[in-house]
Amino acid sequence: MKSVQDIVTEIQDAGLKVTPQRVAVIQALYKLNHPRAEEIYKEVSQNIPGLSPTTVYNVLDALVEKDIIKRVKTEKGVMRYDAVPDHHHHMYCITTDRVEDFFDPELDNLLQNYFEKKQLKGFKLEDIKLQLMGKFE
Amino acid sequence: MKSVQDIVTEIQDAGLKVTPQRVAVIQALYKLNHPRAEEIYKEVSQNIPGLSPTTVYNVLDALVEKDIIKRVKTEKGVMRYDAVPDHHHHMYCITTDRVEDFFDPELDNLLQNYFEKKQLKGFKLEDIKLQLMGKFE
DNA sequence: TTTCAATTTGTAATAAATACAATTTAATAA
DNA sequence: TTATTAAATTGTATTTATTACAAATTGAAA
Ligand SMILES: [Mn+2]
Ligand SMILES: [Mn+2]
Ligand SMILES: [Zn+2]
Ligand SMILES: [Zn+2]
Repeated sequence: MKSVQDIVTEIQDAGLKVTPQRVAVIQALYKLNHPRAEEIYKEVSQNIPGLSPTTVYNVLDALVEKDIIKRVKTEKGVMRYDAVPDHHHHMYCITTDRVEDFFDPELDNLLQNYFEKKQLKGFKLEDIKLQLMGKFE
Repeated sequence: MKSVQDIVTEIQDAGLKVTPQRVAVIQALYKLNHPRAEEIYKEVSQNIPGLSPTTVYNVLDALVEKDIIKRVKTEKGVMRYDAVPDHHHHMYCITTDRVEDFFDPELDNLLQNYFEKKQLKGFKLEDIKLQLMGKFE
């Protein structure tokens, strides 16, 4: 969990204005697990009555743009968001829509070595993300 | 490319009725590259005037259900479809929305071995998909 | 051929996301 | 502190992707 001061500094460093809406969206992202925009809206609305859904989308776009948060791919055609911008992978539950973070530097090394040898013709590889599909028990 | 007869057999084997719409959707999927439903609709409409967009969605859902085709995750909140149901990975272009197939049994082996040793607590891993992010040249 | 469940169609409805003009506000400087 | 202003938020309308559902049609079995 990040302190409010850390969040404020993060927003400032990105050259964005620090607004209650932005701080609250980031806090909601930490509280919720890879939520959709609408879930964030519901959560943040409790602290900021009168919040506009449009603002949530605006804030999320701005934070993604500045690499403070990330988008997460899902099977369904709905966007989800990730409080963790650092490189990591995801475990997807096949039956529910649960998504969990997966950090593994050893695996990252393995993959990096593999793709250094193996040349992908016509494609400049910049990042590898794993989707671990399965079931949480 | 698959012959019409192969497609017909595939649909029959799945226990579905063989309709011109279903055959044409599968053909369109082979012709187009990981298209959206709307692109498939436009393509198939040329051969089947009066085609309903709803039918395209219905057909795609039925084919996914029967594992004849697959859905593809994308950054954007739009579903895309894949003619290839067999296990493979994807190269995503960061700048355009291009997606290309990536088959690599050697890598699959490497990953399988890695995850056989490494235990994921509380998660039963069933499939690993790589998202290779980069740029086509 | 006849039958009928499965499929397609057409229309309406929903959900997620975006456009945009008016209002408000955070940050800066006087 | 107050004034200034570009940036951000809000509210409303709109778009886009998808789904719901009832009526019409049709593929395949009898
Ligand atoms: Mn957006
Ligand atoms: Mn669908
Ligand atoms: Zn994550
Ligand atoms: Zn593919």
